[in-house]
Amino acid sequence: MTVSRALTDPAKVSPDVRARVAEAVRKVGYVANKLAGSLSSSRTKVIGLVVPSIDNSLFSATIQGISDVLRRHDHQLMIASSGYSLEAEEAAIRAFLEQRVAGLILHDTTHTPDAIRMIQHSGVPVVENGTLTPEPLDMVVSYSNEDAAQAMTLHLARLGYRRIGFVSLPAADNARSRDRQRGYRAAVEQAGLPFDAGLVLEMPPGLASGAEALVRLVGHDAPADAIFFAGDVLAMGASLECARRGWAVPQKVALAAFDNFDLLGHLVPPVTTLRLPRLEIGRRSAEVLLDRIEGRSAGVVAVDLRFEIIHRAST
Amino acid sequence: MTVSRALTDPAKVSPDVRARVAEAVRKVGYVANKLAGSLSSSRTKVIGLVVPSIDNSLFSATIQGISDVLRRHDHQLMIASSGYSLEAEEAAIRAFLEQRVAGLILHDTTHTPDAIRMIQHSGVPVVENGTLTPEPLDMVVSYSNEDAAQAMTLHLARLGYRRIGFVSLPAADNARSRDRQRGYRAAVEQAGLPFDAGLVLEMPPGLASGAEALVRLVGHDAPADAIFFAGDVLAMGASLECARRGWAVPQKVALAAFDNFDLLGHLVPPVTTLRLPRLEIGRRSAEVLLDRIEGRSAGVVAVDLRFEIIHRAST
DNA sequence: TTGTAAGCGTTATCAA
DNA sequence: TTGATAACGCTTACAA
Repeated sequence: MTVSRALTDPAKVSPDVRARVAEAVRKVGYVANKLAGSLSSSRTKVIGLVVPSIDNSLFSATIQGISDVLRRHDHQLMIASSGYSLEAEEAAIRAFLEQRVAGLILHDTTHTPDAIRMIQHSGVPVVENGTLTPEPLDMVVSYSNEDAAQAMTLHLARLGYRRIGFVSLPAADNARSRDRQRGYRAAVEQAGLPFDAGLVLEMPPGLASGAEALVRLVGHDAPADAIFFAGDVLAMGASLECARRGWAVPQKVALAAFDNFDLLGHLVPPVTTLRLPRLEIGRRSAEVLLDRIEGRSAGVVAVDLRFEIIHRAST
Repeated sequence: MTVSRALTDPAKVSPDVRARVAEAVRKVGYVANKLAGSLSSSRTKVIGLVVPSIDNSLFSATIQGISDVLRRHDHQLMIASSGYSLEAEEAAIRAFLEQRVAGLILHDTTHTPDAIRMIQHSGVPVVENGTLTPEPLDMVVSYSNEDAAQAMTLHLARLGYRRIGFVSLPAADNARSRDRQRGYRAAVEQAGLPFDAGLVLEMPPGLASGAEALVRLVGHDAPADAIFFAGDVLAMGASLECARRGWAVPQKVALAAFDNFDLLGHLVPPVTTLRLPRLEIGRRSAEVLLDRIEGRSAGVVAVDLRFEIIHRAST
């Protein structure tokens, strides 16, 4: 017991004991067993995170933010990637609960019924990230996908573009894409433009995909004069395709992107985009989670982070 | 005990018991406590990974590979990012050992003496990734940075370039960069070219950095006719700078990169580069670690993964 | 300030 | 096939 005190709260122990313990620790190479500690105290300093994929710079910025904050607060991060499968997410959540994580961060707001049941039954605090859902499991940290898409579309309309194309990832199983489509439609209406379903496309992720969408929308009988790529690296693919074909941007077609990849600013011409708080989402998620865990807050928390339009030469 | 058996090895228990346990589990929402299990058995299914940064697509591909394999083998992944600090790495390793991880994966081969001592004292199996070090802590999985740099430099020499510039990240605290420099020098010698220190540059990471290096090496009194960018996104920055300045690639200067970012293939012109086994490093690391943990192998393991030159229009 | 006793929820071991 | 007992290495609660 004295050793335990000397290690966890040295102030509670005499200088003599403190020194002797330190010496002994050094000598035998003692490494505390947190498993035993956690079992006894029923507290852990491990946070579980589930993301669809790790190898995606959009997620990895958020993960970095989480990791930074946890490190400062002496907590560990467990990561599972679900590969965009809800069943895999559920399995990861179960594994995390079995490890008695102190909190969970989930990348999206859609989960299996069993996952929801387990989480609620466990009482573990949770932060969801995907979008500002009206029915959070517990806490939410995100920006508004709808507002962001609306803002960018309006931006294009104000610049005088009348036939604004919109390309997103498939919306069927993606709340983000749905929100962005909603924002686009709201802006089109608000700007007094006619809605043309022929200007709206859903594409799989990837550079090639963006190039294809570009060609389809500009090769259109009534071509788009601007295209807003609301996802992944689609805009980058389109910009590179314009360079390859010698299409002048923004004269032939203006291009706007959704996410602030470094590279967009270095393309020729640099591409207008949104600055989204990716890193900040991670940081704030970890912060509100730790606040809750350490009893500094209670009840529902919803953090609406700000985005920003970066206007560049492509529009 | 019967419940424990029914849960961990259902075959060892009668069908009746199995059913009753399953029913009870369902009814009370029982979630096994792995902390207790691990304390008792002194086995865990958690692997600790230390990387310098998570928000870097080079690392994240490897992390994805690790994560994929661990998931298939029902293990969990704990990640710590060290921010390129050896002290932070040591702290992360200590935290992992306190959690009694079953194995460690370290991104580099340089560690503090205390970190090395702790690891060896713990007896936990370790995989190191950075480069094929002659003195591994335990197991190593990597490709040869030296061979890869040498191969690319020779490739350029064979194409007829005589003044081949070489740009890498600062080598002082980076074994990878040192190995790559060595490979470059070996190739220059092998090709019978004179070594010119004015053609060798060390730059910090980043797009802007690559652009600057380009200008310095081509603005040179005796300009480079080809540049091999052996790190980060330097080559991308240089390619984009050429586009901005209207410099013809490869006529004015040929460009080669080290890492197979998707984007390099989509630039104008597409950039010659190396295909490095990033994902594979992650996969194999996890595999050799699990082999060791599960007793399928013993002794030192060194896995030398293959790389490949992707020849494109930039050279 | 230090020490004693019990208990956290499992698994290992041995017995029935 | 099932069950009883001890032990894993800590923390909590209380006593000295």
